Amino acid sequence: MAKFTEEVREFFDIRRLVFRIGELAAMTDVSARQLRYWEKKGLIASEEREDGQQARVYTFKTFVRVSMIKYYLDTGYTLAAAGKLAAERQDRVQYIHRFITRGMRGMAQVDGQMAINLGPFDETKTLMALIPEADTDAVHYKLLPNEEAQRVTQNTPA
DNA sequence: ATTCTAACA
DNA sequence: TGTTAGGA
Repeated sequence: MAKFTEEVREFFDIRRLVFRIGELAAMTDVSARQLRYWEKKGLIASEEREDGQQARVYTFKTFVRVSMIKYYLDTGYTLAAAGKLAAERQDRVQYIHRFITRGMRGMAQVDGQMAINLGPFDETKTLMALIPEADTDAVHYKLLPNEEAQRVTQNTPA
């Protein structure tokens, strides 16, 4: 089961989700010409292909970046301003994402309820956040002995 | 079939 | 920025 879980996580690893220039262009309504130009301007990045072929590869993160630049462009900003705004916004999002993932030690099952292992509370106890059945209900917290917390926690983020 | 760079009726 | 040539 652990192996299967690992395989699933690997399969859905966002880093495996990459696009070529034609795909990204269609997805974002930004021309391939623009994408190459934006890259030359340093607004976006692309990877080299491993197989040595001369073709760009874009990550999901770059897809998001392109989408944001496109949005600011359509809103009326110049390309340079749109690029700057997109970069700043993505930096903030990344910071928040890191802040959150740092606190997540994995998913767990507590009292038959889905829960998030939030890590050590003190020397002997671990803080668990119990996810409510309905999203109108409040999140509840519970302290578990470290051993029990470890036992009910099913996986840990990469 | 798709992408590359460089250049412009 | 679009489009095209000519090659990979």
